[in-house]
Amino acid sequence: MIESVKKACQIISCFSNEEPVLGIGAIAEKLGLHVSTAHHIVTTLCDEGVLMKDQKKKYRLGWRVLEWNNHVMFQQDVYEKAMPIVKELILRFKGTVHIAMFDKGTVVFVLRVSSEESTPIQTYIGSRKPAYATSSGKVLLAYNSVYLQETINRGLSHEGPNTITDINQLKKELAEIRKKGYSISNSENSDDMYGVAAPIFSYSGEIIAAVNLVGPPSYMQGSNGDMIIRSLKSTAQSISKELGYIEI
Amino acid sequence: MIESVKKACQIISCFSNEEPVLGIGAIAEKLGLHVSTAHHIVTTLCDEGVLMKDQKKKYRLGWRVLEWNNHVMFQQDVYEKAMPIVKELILRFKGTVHIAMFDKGTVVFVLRVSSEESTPIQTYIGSRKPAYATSSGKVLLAYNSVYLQETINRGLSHEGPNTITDINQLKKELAEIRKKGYSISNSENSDDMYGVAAPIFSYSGEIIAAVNLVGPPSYMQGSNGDMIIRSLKSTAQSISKELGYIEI
DNA sequence: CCCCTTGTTCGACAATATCGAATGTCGTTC
DNA sequence: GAACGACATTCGATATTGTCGAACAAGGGG
Repeated sequence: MIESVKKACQIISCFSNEEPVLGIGAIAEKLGLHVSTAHHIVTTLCDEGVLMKDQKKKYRLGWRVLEWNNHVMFQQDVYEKAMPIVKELILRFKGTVHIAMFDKGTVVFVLRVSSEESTPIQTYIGSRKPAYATSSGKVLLAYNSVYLQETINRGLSHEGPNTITDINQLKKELAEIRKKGYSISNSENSDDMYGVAAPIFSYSGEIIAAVNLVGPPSYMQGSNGDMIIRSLKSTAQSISKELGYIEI
Repeated sequence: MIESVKKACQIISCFSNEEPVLGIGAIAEKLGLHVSTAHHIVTTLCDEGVLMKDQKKKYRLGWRVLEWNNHVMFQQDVYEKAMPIVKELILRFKGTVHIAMFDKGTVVFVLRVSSEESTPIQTYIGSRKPAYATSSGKVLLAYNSVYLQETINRGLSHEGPNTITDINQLKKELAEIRKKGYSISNSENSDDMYGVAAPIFSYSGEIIAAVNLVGPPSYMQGSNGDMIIRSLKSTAQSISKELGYIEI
């Protein structure tokens, strides 16, 4: 593990929507680094265009981050290919669409699209939830046994009215998900929220992410449910296809 | 300058739309690093979520890049606030909208939105052009004398039919741009392309970027021109306002 | 099943990041 | 307008840490 690289990553992560502009002192303090050390790393990051310094000697994220973002797989696919379907879904069901990935035992939300009138949900890009308590998480667990093992090792706790806390019951549900090709969650991580998720596969057939739609149960159950599931599965498949995955 | 941080940035930049998935060997070779060194850095980046390793031991960009991207100032503002106007403009004039920043003597395009039927333009996110030969570049030069000096030091060369190659003429045009609040470029960097650009200011009143619209001259000159300029200036102003800039 | 390619680990050396302090620069207050 | 204070930046010495070469492991193809 290379320390300075870790520190650099942490420095970049200091910048947020709440604090988009920071000085050296603030950065150093946040991370418990010596100002001098922080300064060296920050200068390097500026040179690379990852950060930018303004005339007031304050730093902000730079253009290079935007460039990197553009090269993340499925980022474009979502925006260019899947967006029409995604837009339709969120407008129709006043919901929110996420793309989620598995990382260090939990689910991370990496993309988020919602309509203005959608029911507010407490997720933002980079936020995490237990995998076993979300529709996206369950899809990820269903198609990757390593993820499942990591999750079991961490233990299952009660997150919402319907959270699955029994390992065998979870395994049974995951088998069901593999058979159907999608997962649902009904108030498993928070009250009164219904979610549906489908898997995104990479070129090698490995699951790398999940798309999901979350919204109020009333809109999403019943006959609408089938339509949502079909749309979501086709969205997921079209993204997978762009990543080079060939369905058997 | 911290070497390992620089190397880490270069490693991240190796990933592109053409090569979204790379092995350690490929990365090391691309950058002339020893595989062992590359491996250490890559492992660290994986640990931070900047890269991800799949079961085939291939690496790709990870979720953290998406998170960082979300914290870049004006990224959101463009997508949430300015997009309606931007969308209308590109559809109406079959053009392309960019956001550009100044970096190391040239202009870098950091965002790019175009309609499907727009005239193809050879720009992509991260691509560069001489500042004095683009509408965005000229705006950036007009409002920042440091940028201008850097540009002059590099020298002005002929890029298209109408490129400005005389420093005094350039300075005269920049004064004009400051007076009008926008810039135009007419086939200055490539044949038959007409561009209009407006400045984006940060909270401290410093110019940090420019929005521009590029398209075929036929659509954009004449009476349409005024409408485009007004829309573009208001787009730029609304982004500036979100960044905390208060107009005098 | 074996070979060959590719990724991963190991250990010693030397480069280099770190720390503390001193210097510089800006903005603010009296 | 001058002096203060807060902050960024530079400097230099030490020891940490990244680098390199080579040996090891794993995985895929013949």
